[in-house]
Amino acid sequence: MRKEAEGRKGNLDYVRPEIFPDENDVKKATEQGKPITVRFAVPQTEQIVVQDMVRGEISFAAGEIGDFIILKSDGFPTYNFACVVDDYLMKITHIIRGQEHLNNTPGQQVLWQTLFPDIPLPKYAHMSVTISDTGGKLSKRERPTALRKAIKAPQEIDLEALAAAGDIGRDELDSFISGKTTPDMPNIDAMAKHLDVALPEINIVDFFKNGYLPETMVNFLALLGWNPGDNREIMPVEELTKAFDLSRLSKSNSLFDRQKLLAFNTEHIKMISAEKLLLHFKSYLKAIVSPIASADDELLSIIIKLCEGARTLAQIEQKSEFLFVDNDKIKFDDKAVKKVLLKSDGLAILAIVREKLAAMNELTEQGIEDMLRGLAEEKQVGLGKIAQPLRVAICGTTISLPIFDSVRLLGKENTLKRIDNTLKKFQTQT
RNA sequence: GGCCCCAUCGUCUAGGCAGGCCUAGGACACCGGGUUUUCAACCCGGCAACAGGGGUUCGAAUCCCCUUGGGGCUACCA
Repeated sequence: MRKEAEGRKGNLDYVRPEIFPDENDVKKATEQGKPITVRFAVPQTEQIVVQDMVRGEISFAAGEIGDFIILKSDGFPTYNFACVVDDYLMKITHIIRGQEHLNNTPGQQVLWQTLFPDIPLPKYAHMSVTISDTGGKLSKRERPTALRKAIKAPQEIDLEALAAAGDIGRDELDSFISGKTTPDMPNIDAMAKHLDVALPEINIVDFFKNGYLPETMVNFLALLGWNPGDNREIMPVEELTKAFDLSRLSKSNSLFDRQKLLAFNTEHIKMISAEKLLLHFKSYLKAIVSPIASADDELLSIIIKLCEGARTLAQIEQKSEFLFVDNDKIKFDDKAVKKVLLKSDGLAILAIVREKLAAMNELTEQGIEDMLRGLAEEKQVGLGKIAQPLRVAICGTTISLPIFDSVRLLGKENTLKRIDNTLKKFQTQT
């Protein structure tokens, strides 16, 4: 390792001086106010061979690795220097990291060998990189990029309102749209929400907020670039830990497949214990600030149970949110209204259902089922024809908990009130 | 541009290092059918790959070379 004072303009390729600067040169440079950096003199006459646990021998030609800076002019060490010292201090035995670090390795290795000649080199393992479906490696920049694309899509967007929603200035928004700058993630998220566009999940919190289980993520991520060698895929974490083995890391890059992730999540929701699922669901509700968060454990457990087969916690939330909304605050989904209420005799059937429900003393699942099935038979139609108008009336959408349970949980009074509201609201539109 | 890594169904991958057991296995997706009160879930069936070209060998998905393709790195950032 030698010190050297670097010339003022360092934009040219660095050429090692014939004679290394000494203390005097440093002093002189300092007095003249010149910035000083320290470089590591990398041996230039022989090739550097790195032993990698997944890729085997990787060689770099002699002279390929230049003298890199280890101490910046501000006095701080660079990453490549600091991490070698760190690894030594922490007695690191295995360095397992992404392939993007492969090219840092020869430099770090030589540094280690010079600094700590008596300490064996850590073992290196460079894992494959996970590629996003948009091309490059999975990067947090994808979210702003996706948002920008959505803004640029051919449609009318109130930019003033958008800037306000994102809590940024209009000029800041313009700068973002033109690709010059990028606002912070919370602002990005707020704008995405305002425009109702889904940004790709990148950070682990993104997945969490979209209803994925931690167990799912661990399992899925583990299987990217690794596999147990048999046909097992969906595994509890303990099993995964037992099966894991560095020697089975694969060399080729993998693509992050969100559909498969969804399938994994579906399986894990089925697999984990009811207690764990309840805990996950509760923290999910808190994180997205759902009105359902106010429900007690008993009710939440019932809801979860009714959502057997759900793919994400978000689906469970969506299906049961209607139970926690005021009767007159139901948001009606246009498509649902058109399809089941306004088309054919949806409203007429709803009116009949209302009377039959009103006539019932007590709402039990069995009672509701018998009533609806009886009506379907009487009318010579499928149960769907009867159930769907009712569903839309009380939920605003065609997607909810099973209808009998929905009605029972909502209660007679609320159900009737919602039916009345619905009839009043849409009767004029037929 | 330079350097490095990689290459089996659309996707994740098994098999490759120890060539014949591979008419290439599984999973997701997709397509058909069933079940069904919505969305899911579930059941049955189906489609689908060794990037191309040269070698080596009795024999290659498996070993070697080239081409092509993909990815990474290329900061006084970490």
